[in-house]
Formats: sequence, C-alpha cells, structure tokens
Amino acid sequence: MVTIKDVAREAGVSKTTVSFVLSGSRPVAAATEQRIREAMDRLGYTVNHAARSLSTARTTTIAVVTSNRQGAYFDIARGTYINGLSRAAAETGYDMLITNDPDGSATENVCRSRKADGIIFLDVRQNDPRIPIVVQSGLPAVSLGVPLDPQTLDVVDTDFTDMAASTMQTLHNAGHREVSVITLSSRVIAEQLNDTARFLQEIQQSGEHLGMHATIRHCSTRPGLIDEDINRIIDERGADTAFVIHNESAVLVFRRAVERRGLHIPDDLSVIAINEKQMSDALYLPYSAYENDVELVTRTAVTKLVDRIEHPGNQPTKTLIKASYIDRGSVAAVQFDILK
Amino acid sequence: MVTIKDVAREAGVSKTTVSFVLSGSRPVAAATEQRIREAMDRLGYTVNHAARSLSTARTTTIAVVTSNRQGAYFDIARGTYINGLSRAAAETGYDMLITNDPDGSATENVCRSRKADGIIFLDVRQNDPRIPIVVQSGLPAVSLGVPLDPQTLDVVDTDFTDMAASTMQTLHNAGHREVSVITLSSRVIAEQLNDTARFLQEIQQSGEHLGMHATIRHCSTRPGLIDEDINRIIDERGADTAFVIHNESAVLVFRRAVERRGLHIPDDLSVIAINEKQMSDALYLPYSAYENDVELVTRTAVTKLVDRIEHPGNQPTKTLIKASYIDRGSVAAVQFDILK
DNA sequence: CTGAAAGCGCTTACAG
DNA sequence: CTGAAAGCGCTTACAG
Repeated sequence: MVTIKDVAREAGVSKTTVSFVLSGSRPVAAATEQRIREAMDRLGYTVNHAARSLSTARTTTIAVVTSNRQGAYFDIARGTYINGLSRAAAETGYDMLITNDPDGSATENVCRSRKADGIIFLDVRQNDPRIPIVVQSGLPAVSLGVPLDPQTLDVVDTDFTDMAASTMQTLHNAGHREVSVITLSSRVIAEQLNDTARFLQEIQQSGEHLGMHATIRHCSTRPGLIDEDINRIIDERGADTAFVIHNESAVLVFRRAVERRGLHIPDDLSVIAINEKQMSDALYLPYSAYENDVELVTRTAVTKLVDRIEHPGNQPTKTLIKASYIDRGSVAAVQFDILK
Repeated sequence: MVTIKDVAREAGVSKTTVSFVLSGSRPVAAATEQRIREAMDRLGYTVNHAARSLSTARTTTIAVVTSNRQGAYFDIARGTYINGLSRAAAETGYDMLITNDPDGSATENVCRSRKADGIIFLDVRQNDPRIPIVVQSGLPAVSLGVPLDPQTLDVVDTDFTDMAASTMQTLHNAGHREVSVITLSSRVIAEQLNDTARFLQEIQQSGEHLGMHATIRHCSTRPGLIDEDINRIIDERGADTAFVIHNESAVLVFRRAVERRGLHIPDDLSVIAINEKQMSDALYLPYSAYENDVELVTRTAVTKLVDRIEHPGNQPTKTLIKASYIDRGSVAAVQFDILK
C-alpha cells in the first residue's frame, strides 16, 4: 500500500508537506506541490480512509438507518429512498453506510464507534427508540418522517397533511361528497407509521370542513387477504362515488376487481391514488395521483444533514415537501342525477 | 469518547488485556474478563472503528458499487437489490457502503483507500471497466451479473438463459408457435445489459429448436414513447398468439392497450412476463411470470463475497440461480382453429 | 515556505 | 495469565 511516506520520499519532501497538499489547509510552494502531485500519480496514492478518520475524528460518511417494516411493498418503497439518498450523498462527497436497526442497538453502535458523521433515519415511528440514542450521542441526525418529538433532529418528510387536504379538495371540486379511503391494515398503521395516521386524520378533518363524508377502509397488503379485502370494500361502498387509494399494493388489485364487476373508471367511480412519484413513473400506474417525490425528499434530507455536520450550531429545522397532483383521467365530475 | 485506555484504568488492567477480551484471540482469566466487561458496560465503551481498521487493515464493510443505468424502472429494480444486499450483509456482520460509479474512478478509490474488505458490483456490463481495476487491486469482488470476462471475480446472477428456454418451452407446451417478445429499446440493450442480450439470444435458439418463431420487439421505457411503441407492437402482431414481456415498464401499459382494443387475456392472446419476484409480490402484477428472486440472488452474492474475504485462496465460482414460474392464468392453450 | 514529532485508538509480536 | 511498546497512516500544533 502506498502511503504519504512513500510519496514524501519520492518527491523529496516531508510527510507534513504531502499532507498539506492533500488538505490544502496550508499554502505550499507551487513547484513543490507539483512535484508532490506527480509523485502521487506515479505511485497511485490514495489517502487511507481509516488513518484519516482516526486522526480527524471525521469519516465523510453518512449512515442511513432503516427500521424493519415488513412486506414486499415496503421493501420496494424503501429501495427508492435508499437509491435517492445514495445519489444525493455521492453528490455532496459523502459515502453512505446502510444499517438496519429495529430497536436502537445498531444506532448506538454507529454513534459510539464513530462510523459516520451523521445519521438519517428511515421508517420513523411516533415514539422512535432511535431518537433519544442519537441525541444523547451528539451526532447530527435527520429524521425522514415526523416523530412525535424530534428533539434536536432535523425533520424532512412529504407533507401528508397537505396531501390529504388537497385530495379531498380535488374530489370536492368534482362534486364528490361520499368517499372511501383505502388504507393499510390497522395493525400496520398502529405498529408503524405516523405518516399514514396523519394522512387519515386530515382526510377526516378536511372532509368535515368541506361537508363530505369519508369512510376509512382498511386493506391488507398480503397475498390471499388483499383480494378478499378489496372485494369487500367495493361491495360495501354504498353511495360512495370516489375512492382514495393509499395502499400501493391495492392499486392494481382494485382495478381488476372493479373491471370484473363491469364497472368503469371514472364513469362509475372516480379514483385518486397516493403513491411515490418514482413508482408511477416506473410502472405507469393508471390513476390520477398525489405523488410524493422521493428524489426531492431524499436530496433535502442529505442537504440538511450535511449542513448540520458542517455547521453544528444551527437550529433544527422541519421541512415538509408538498406532493403534486398528476391528472391521469381517473377522476370525473359526479353526475347530477347521482348527486341526488 | 471512551477508549480502551479508560476501560483498562477502570478495570485495573493493561490496554493489552482489554484488547484481548475484545477479540477473544488470547485467553484471559475469567475473573479479569468479568471485571473488564463490567467496566465496558459501565463506561459505555464501543470499539473505535477507524482505529481498529487502521490497525488490522480490515473494515468489516462491504462496498456495493452501482453503475448509472438511467430511468425510473431501473431505480426501483436497483432498490430491491440494494435492500436485499444490505439485509444479507447485516446478517453476516458486515456493514454496507454504497457508491455509484459509472466509469471506474470510484471503484479505484474504494480499493485503494481501503474503505471495504470486498466489493459487489451491480449493473454489470459485458466489458465492465470496473473489473480490471478491482482485480488489479487484489480486493475480493463479486459480479452481480455476467460480464464477458469475470477474471478472478465470483459471478452470481439469475439464470437468464434457462429462463428464456423455459419460457419458450412453456409457451410451446400450450401450443404457441408464433411469439412476440417485448424487450427494452435496442439503445438500452446495446449500452448496458448483458442479461437482456443473453435472454434474447436464448429465446431465438430455443425457438428454432422447438420449431417456433419469435419476433423481438423493442419498446422504450419512457413516457410518451412507450404508449406509441406498445400500440405499434400490438398492431403488428400478425399471427402471434403469445407475448413475452421482458420490460417491466411495459407490463401495465400493455394490459391497458390490449383492453382498449377489446381483446382479452388469455382468450385472445397469452402473456408471460419476466420480472423480479419482489415486484409482483409488492404490486400484484397480473401475469403468469418467470420471476427472478432478488432476495436469493443478493444473499448468495454476499455469502460468496464473505467466503472470498475469509478464504482468499478459493477458486472463483459462478452461480446462476433459476427463476421460478408463477402461474397467474395469463397463458391459455391455443385453439386448434387458430393453429391452422 | 517547510519539518520533526506527538497523537488519534486500536492490535499484536515479544517478553516475562 | 498479563504488560510494555511498536506500529498502522494520517493530521496538525509547534518551531524555525
């Protein structure tokens, strides 16, 4: 392995000078610098990461700590986040380390062993056990998701409250008053996710405010169960004229179940989906949708974290990113004779 | 930060002994060990990763180096791989570092700066510039994908050749003789992917062997272009009775285009899709499919790499994992009056 | 403009 | 069964 010692010998200078060429933190005579750079190229020198970290107590690495949401859909959604984060990290010159940590022990390890300069949490719960651990360690951290008490963490997330309000408004504008909202199973919501809970709460509130009636309908994401749930939901729709689908596994199953009944979207019922922009881009999902932009959310999270790492004094921030509505023609105006 | 020095003082022993308790590589008196472990707990000691790495020249980290395939679909597919890899790495006690590297420079950096003990390459091309770099560095590496010359790397991939042969056999068994294969655009195939090329080649060969006729039909994955391509492909299908869809972006678009024409699957035409198992699990994709198991492929890649790291003498291996067929009812037997 | 040297927190031959 | 000490490859105050 080539070290600065080798480079120093090759260039006829001290290790000190080589090191300062590397960091640029002390002026070096132009001629000397050139000799050193040539020596580096000739020998194929690259800085040893462990040695630098030990010396500076910095790693230029961001740790991404996921939690253990189960299920195929969550795996895919998480993949889009990890993908976005790694791209954003690379752009800012940081490496990215990935760890899964359901209970907090791995977080403690990352913090204390100084494997990273900062942490981004995914799959954040209301009372997330990882938050007090990172706060106590003093490592900068960003919560991708809104916990009840973020303490000193920066928070970045899609604005689910706005998303819910906008969804209801859009349906209201088209004349819909009775709406079904297909969401995750109550077990999954209870165990895991704050964003879903916030979304549903705002659906209800906006509904009341607009004089609409929204029925929350839980739907499994699991094979076998999902078809049954969807069929039941459609059968029990009563006077509902529109469906909000906030369960990506249900999106396609729902469409097939509707077709099997000879119903037509949007003539017989309107649909708005809630999903990741990246998902409908990749698979050409068929509905008008409010889409959260994973690319933007992850980029923001990385920017915030790097900011925090480089300016430790800054106040914690909270950034909620608005989703945008993509019209794919699955929402129609309610016919007057249906309205009453 | 708590160091072994602090632990040693607290337990009344030398740093040496503390270190050997950590590694277990030298026997320590039971009573002494207990005192030391108690001291560690009391002080909240965790080993400093950089210091250990510098000393041992090991990192207990695996680097995953992706390449820059463009497009929303590739992003999602890559996400499933990264997800699987990180889970497998965690199970074997390794951390996972992610880097994107289109041309080889980042690979060189990972190798020389010793950020990881081994590398797994994703998005591998036929003549991948990253391979000679890692071989020259001597770092163990696994290629997730089959390059023309893997040199000393282990190779792990889905068995696309077998997948193609089985696909044709399945269609043949149902009486199909004229088949359309919807694949990626020729630009994408040429630039990027060996697996697609291998798949198509075997489709042709199996076809000849079985007395079938397969037409390769290129289809974009991009908005705007994809609908046009799909429509053209359906219109030009001639006597073809079955479609193989090896382009996940096209899966749903195809179905809608078929419906719009009043055609019915499988009565009017049969369909077999080729996709990641994780994708149809998550989204309930509607077709009978040969599915590659990302979970299994990634787990195998990590196992192979760890094997290589811990037993450097081993011979390089090549593991091709068979895809399994999931029948979702989209393939029907050809009617005799259609056959002739 | 440049260097000698201490120090970062570990591991591990060497010695007892 | 245990310790003193050198060394891993950097950085950076201190000195000139």
